[in-house]
Amino acid sequence: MTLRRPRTKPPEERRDELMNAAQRLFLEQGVGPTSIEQITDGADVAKGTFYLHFASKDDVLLALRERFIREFLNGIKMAIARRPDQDWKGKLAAWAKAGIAGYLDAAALHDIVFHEYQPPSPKDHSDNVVIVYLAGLLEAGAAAGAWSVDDPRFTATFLFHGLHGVVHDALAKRKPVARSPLVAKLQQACFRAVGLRTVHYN
Amino acid sequence: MTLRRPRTKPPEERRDELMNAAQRLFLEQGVGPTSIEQITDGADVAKGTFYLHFASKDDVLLALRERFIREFLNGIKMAIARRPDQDWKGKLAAWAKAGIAGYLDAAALHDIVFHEYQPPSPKDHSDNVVIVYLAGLLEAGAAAGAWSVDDPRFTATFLFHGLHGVVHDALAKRKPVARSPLVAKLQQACFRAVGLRTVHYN
Amino acid sequence: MTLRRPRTKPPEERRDELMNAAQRLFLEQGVGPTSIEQITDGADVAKGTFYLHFASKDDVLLALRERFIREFLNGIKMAIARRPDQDWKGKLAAWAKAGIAGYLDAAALHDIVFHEYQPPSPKDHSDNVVIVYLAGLLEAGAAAGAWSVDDPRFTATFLFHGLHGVVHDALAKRKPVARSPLVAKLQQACFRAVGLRTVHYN
Amino acid sequence: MTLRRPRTKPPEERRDELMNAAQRLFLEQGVGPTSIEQITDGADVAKGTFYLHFASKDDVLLALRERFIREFLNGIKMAIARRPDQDWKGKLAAWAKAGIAGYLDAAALHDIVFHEYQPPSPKDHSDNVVIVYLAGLLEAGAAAGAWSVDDPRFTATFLFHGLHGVVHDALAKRKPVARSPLVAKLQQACFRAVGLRTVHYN
DNA sequence: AATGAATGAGCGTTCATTCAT
DNA sequence: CATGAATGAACGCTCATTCAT
Repeated sequence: MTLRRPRTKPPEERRDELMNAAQRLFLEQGVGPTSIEQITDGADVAKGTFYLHFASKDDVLLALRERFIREFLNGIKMAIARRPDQDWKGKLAAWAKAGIAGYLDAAALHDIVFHEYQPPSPKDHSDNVVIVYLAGLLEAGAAAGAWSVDDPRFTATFLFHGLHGVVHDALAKRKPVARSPLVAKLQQACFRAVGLRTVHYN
Repeated sequence: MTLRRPRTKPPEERRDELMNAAQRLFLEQGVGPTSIEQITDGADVAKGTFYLHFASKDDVLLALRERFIREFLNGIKMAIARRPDQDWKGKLAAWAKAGIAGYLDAAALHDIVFHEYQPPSPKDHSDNVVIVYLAGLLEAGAAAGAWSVDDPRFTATFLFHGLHGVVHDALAKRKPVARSPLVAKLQQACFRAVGLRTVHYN
Repeated sequence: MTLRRPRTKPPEERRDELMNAAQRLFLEQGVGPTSIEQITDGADVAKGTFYLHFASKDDVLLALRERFIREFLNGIKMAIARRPDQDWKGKLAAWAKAGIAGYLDAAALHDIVFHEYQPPSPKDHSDNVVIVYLAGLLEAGAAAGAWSVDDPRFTATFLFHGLHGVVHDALAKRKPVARSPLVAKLQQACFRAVGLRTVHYN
Repeated sequence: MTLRRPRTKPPEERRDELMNAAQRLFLEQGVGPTSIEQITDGADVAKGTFYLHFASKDDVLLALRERFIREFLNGIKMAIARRPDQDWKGKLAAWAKAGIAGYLDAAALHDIVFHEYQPPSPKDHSDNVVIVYLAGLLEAGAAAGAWSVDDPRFTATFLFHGLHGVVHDALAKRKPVARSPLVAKLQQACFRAVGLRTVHYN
């Protein structure tokens, strides 16, 4: 006569709950130290249920990576799409702002999802889609004469990791992060990186 | 009657051999998958001997991290020291060059040593000494009027991670890395980041 | 909208399909390694359906054993029934021939069904009906003065296991088994075992 | 202050204790149902210790099989060696007697060790050494004119399995087994199988 | 009668760590 | 200092079985 939730849920939902539990635990304790059982406890299902949705621990990690990238890139794309077509500087600024936003919400997740556990096949040095996207933006702006960039891929990589680093550093201080000065500084850095004068901008 | 090396060695030496074996294995297979026994096998000692020199697996990792930072920072300091006292731009260029050199030799090690296994206490967000050192350089140069940097810590973090990212990206492509174009681009990026005109420089 | 076979079948039929699938899998991989799910997949039904027809894995095994014995004994009985009533030697020869036929078709099954998984209750040393039947034949022949057998049960057991052994040995060599020399040798062995002169016989 | 046995023992001894515990448990419950932990509990060591001596559960089973065969064959060889060189009938009788003795002590073990768990490589249909040995004896006796055997391998196989069967049957009845009538009957069966008159013999 | 998502006990195996020698 | 046998907690994963639909 115990209270019984319906035992079966749509697979999507179960899968999501498991991913969410895994993500939370990975963030709290790291991937290695998190056991499957903790994940299933966190999702309020039995241990075996995990294996109805994922083949292994690495498999959830993969799913989390894909979800993270999808959402992060999406945030950036949408922010940029809001700018008028020829406003290159605005687009770059939007990139910086959306990138910081994406990371502030998910910096630790980024680490987990990108650093722990090697790719299953070592040739999976598939390009980081976020970098590729930014390189495209930089190249288009350069072609339009909006700025000067010799090697868009290099600069995109540089900016991407610079962004990552400064957000991390901000978070590591464990004070609440003041977001807008951070955005402003990063935008300045982006402008400088593409050879623009750096009057502050929003 | 078997040939017997002396069974005891100075502790320093044993410790180093263990660290070297651990470093090699961590690079080859990652930290998690490496067992203590593999490390002691690699150092040609018995399993128990490990615990005469390190308290735990995390403890070697810590020691490796410290050694890595010491050597990396040392390389940068020496390169910079070779520049005349007031040649700020040259110092920044030297930083970029030495940083790339340090990473190209040790990028994978850097990852291992910085990313795997969380700090034992989460407050160990002790400052990255490499960043602190660069921030000092940036601040001094700004004070001397050599360039303009609003927030040296921010810029140092940005540059440090940008450096890290582009070296990684270069290595990930698994072609032999052409070092000097990489150095040139990074130097340009550094100059732009501090607001300098970017004529190429070595 | 998918094409749908009728989902319900007469229980007999479903049960048989499950038994057949189980038998095939047990033979291919052994009992232990075969999962219920493989059985239900093989029978093209859902996992739970298994438990509508059998109480457990051991339960199918029991059913397979019973089916095997029934069919095996039946083959022997029919072969013997074809001999004239007083042709004892012919009956014994028929026993040997039918026994070999029965085993060559089902030697592996015999093993599975007799050796794997102990009887649920250890007192289930219920008599092997094949042996009991043969003992009856031996006794009747002895009473009729056709041959001499001191202990029919002993001799029947001996012949039964001897038969089993030589068929196995023949199969284990993994060449196609030449059936008729095997039959001839076994018949000779049977005749000798009951004290008959051993002129070959078919 | 708990009573402490010496923690280390000669590896031979530990290995034997583990094998003995495994054998006892395999006999009591079968191989599959016996867990490693039960084995180590039985040998009074920790679970991990098992893996210092055996690579897996199958590995102990293999070791038990080898030990069983070694001891069984040895018993037969020694019994036969006690007979004068030309006493073929005596040798065959000795085979029967020693075989029964060997099985009565170890019939169940024989099953475990020969039937459960397939050989690791399926081509390991390496000949049963006991059968090969008996076939040699039969052939030698036939060559010496002591008896008539058309196919020594066949007859050896037949006798070996016949022996196995009657011992099993005797044990299955779960009354104390009267050994000497069994021996006498088996000897008679052996004599008949090689075409000898069957006067009882010891 | 039939389904298949969910359960959870159980197992083989690994490995960091201890400690008697 | 050094050894390596021994420990035992912990983990990933499997799978027989249940039960709401």
